[in-house]
Amino acid sequence: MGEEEFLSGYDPSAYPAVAVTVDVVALTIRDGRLCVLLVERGEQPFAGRRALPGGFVKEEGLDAAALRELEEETGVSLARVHLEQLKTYGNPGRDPRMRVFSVAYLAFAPSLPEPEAGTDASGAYWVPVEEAAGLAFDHDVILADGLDRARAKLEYTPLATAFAGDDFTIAELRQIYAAVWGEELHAGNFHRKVLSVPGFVESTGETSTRGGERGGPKPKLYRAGDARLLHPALLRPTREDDVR
Amino acid sequence: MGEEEFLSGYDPSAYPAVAVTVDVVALTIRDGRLCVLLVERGEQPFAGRRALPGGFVKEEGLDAAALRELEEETGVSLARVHLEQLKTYGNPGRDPRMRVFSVAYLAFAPSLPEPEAGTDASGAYWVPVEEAAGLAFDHDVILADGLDRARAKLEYTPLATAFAGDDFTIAELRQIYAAVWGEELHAGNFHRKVLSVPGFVESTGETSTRGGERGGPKPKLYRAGDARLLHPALLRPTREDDVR
DNA sequence: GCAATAGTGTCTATAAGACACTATCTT
DNA sequence: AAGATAGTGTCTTATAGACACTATTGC
Repeated sequence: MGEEEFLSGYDPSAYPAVAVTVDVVALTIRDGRLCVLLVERGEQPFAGRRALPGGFVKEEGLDAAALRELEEETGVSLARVHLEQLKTYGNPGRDPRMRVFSVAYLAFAPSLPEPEAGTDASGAYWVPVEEAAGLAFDHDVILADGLDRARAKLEYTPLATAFAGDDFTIAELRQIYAAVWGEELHAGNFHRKVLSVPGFVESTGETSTRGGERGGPKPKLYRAGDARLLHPALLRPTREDDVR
Repeated sequence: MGEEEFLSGYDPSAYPAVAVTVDVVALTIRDGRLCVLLVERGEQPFAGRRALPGGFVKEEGLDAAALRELEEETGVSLARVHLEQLKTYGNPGRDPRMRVFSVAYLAFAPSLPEPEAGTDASGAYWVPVEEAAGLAFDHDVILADGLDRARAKLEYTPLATAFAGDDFTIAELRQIYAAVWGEELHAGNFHRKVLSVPGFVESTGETSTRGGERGGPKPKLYRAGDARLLHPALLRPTREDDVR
């Protein structure tokens, strides 16, 4: 039966109800660690367990629903957040009550203040990703898929700049890569590489005033460039296990 | 409102009905051209227009629904087809009758016989992608997204082999790349490159009997190797426009 | 002074692309 | 014989990574 046959003869009450939600894997860097935004569930099932922020899709597009949920949970206007669709999860039984399809989103945010308690965001907080296990529903899997995507995207897109402020130093950018990839990068080679990729960053002409925290010259400041893809890419050191 | 609050107070009949479908961008190479599987719509809306094959998700997972729809439309058992989720489309108004969320899939198939007419697959046929415009719903956009994904994936995964038979020559593999990317590749450099990437292809030890169609030595045969990612990648010649 | 850091120089190994060339096959 | 193709050799250029080094800052 094709979609058209199904729909033309469709009587809504004759079919089991389904719901569509969005869940957001929102990532940021805090104190040099990659963190994800989680909420504490107040109700069954999974009461008291942590979960990704999310909710019902209303009369709006999917992207709009994800952005709305994120703003409601963080209490912050997110003009500069990067938001992209990740994957949709719809296994029967992933929600014990009914058939729920969840469209997962991936968000990259610059360092934000801790979400406001007492608002709709009560119970939302940033958690280092390595401490984010045992989530409700299939959110462990969604988070893992989001991290895979994020790590891969840093290689061939300039999205690392979405974790930084309006201007940043090369060292700050390098610490973002280190936090997401979980490994240190060679400072000198990274510096040259970033500046050699066309459109990755552009100089502001300014020099940091906050620079050299533990000594060292004041670094120059950069902002995100106009490239949408990095050519050549900034590849992770290859681990053979990832390949086979 | 979070997902949990919504769901616990949920009364199905109190909400507008939504439906979830899968639509499949199924690609293959026929006569050296990249083709997509389309069906002719018999009913309103978009009666007589062409559309991607797809249908309602039943009591099954999303991957299973996509595989089932594809087998129903082509009338072929697809043990060796590559199938992956592409993206979900859910703008209000994308279907004029009700709110429909479509989870799009991308499929790579080796060259198949023309689908059987008279079966459930009646009206399904392969169309060269450059002739597939004016599709029903937002399927033009879905197809374009699928082609973008397919072209990108050939760069860093061995998925081109999913378009080939069980064994193939390097020249056949090159023609697959040429068909998907829409540009010729240098035969000598491509040959050396493919053999130098660990796990991309492995020799069968056989030599083609069908070889050298218009002259030339009989080429050796290869099958897909065990790599899941190509290291180093097989990059398209960069066009600056794609980057900014 | 000492330690840490920003930024640059240099060398090596690898990879991509251009081009040439030989051997083998069909017509 | 002619033309096309499989497969290899070689050269040039771009890139990644290792390592070294200078200059500038905080303590």
